[in-house]
Amino acid sequence: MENILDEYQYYWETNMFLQTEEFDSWGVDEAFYGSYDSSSPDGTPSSLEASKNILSERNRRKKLNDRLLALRAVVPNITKMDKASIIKDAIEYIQELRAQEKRIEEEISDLESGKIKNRATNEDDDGILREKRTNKNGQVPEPPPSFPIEVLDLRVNCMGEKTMVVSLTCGRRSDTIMKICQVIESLKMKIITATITIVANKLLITLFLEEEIAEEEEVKVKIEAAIAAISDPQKPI
Amino acid sequence: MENILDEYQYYWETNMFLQTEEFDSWGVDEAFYGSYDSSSPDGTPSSLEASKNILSERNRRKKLNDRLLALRAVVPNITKMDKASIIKDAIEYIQELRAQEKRIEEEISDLESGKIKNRATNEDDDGILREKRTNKNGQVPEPPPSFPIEVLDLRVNCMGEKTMVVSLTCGRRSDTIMKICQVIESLKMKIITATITIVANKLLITLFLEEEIAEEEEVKVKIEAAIAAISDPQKPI
DNA sequence: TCACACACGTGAAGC
DNA sequence: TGCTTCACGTGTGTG
Repeated sequence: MENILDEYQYYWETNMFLQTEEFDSWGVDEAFYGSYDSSSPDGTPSSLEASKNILSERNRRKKLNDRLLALRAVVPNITKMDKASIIKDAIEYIQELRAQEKRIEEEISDLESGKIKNRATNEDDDGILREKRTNKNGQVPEPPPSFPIEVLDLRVNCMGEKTMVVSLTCGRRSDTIMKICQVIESLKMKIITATITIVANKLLITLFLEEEIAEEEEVKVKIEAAIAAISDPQKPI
Repeated sequence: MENILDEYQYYWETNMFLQTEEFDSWGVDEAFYGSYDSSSPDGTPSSLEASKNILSERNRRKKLNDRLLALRAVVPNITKMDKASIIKDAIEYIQELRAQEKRIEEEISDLESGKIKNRATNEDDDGILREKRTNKNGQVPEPPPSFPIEVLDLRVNCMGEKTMVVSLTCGRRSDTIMKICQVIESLKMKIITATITIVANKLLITLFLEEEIAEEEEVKVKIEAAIAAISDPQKPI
């Protein structure tokens, strides 16, 4: 019943033109197979079952074709319209994307491990993943419930050569975790692990990081600055 | 003659990885068909033509299935083995890869140019919560506002009476932590601690929770459902 | 003519 | 149990 119909209702339009659109035939014929209404008490439901099966199968094919069409839509350069070619191009595109991503990640890793001093005293930048606060359109869907980060404890300790461990305890608000993540990202440090533990109404954050400067107090000040920058959304820039 | 027999090899090494070689193998039946020879001289060449057509069609299906299999092999998080699901996951993965590439490129551009003041290029924000306007890229009608959670591992174990520990590993995307937090909140369970560890490009989540039902599989299914609900925005609840 | 690509209906297998 | 997915053979249309 409706279950079948609305279950896979994910049609996004995908009109796109595929060149005169022949052989479509997935224009829903829908109920030209007159045998509906069930109520065949004569122990032979074959007609009804068959028609249901046909409909189901038709629906399945349509779904698969739509997905394939959608796949074609996201792959930039499709050579041919074949189903097999679409999948082939998609595979190549994925591999290409992944290789590029890998290359770029290496580059970024080189770049940020190479020169960190650039950011050491630069607190004005608050994080890469920090946009979306732009309310240039009048609609403000979100009355900012942003609480500042309530720092209860912050300690920085050296461990060995260049490794430092940061322990931070703060109160738990609705968006504190997100803010903490932004703080972590904005640190621009080489972070080995970042652990966030949620317990009761507190957050315990533990960072293991590798830092050339290796000055406890300096790192602590930097973290405090980052927290202050993120914590107060009106202030940055 | 032998032309019919020799089966057309086509150079696409379908083996690749064996990766989760379960017993599924949805169609390697390889139905043998002894009836060749055709040679029906009476006015019905249908046998030869039909057999050739059958063979061709069979070959086409096999090629398409192999391609689909290869596609599944290059997509990391395959939720289901369905054909349609494979394509769906591939689409999401491609969009995710592309968005990530974009984000990383912005990051690298920020990083290598010391001045950040020109962040006013906000018409192209990568954005965590992207408004669904931005169809300036006519090629993709619907850039996804968010990416699914890439679950790499999920285990639930009982510890003692009512205490359970949940271990979850997933890929680290831009908004995965927030999604994980949403998942945790949506569980409506009595959570003792929740620990999120960020290491490399992965997230390790450990939950200690108290649950009356105390059924490992049930809790696991519930978590999977919650992840799926959060991860797939177009299918709420 | 032939080769190719497709949609269709059908029976079977799995959960 | 029914519902879903699948491979199969077949007919049709196109280049």
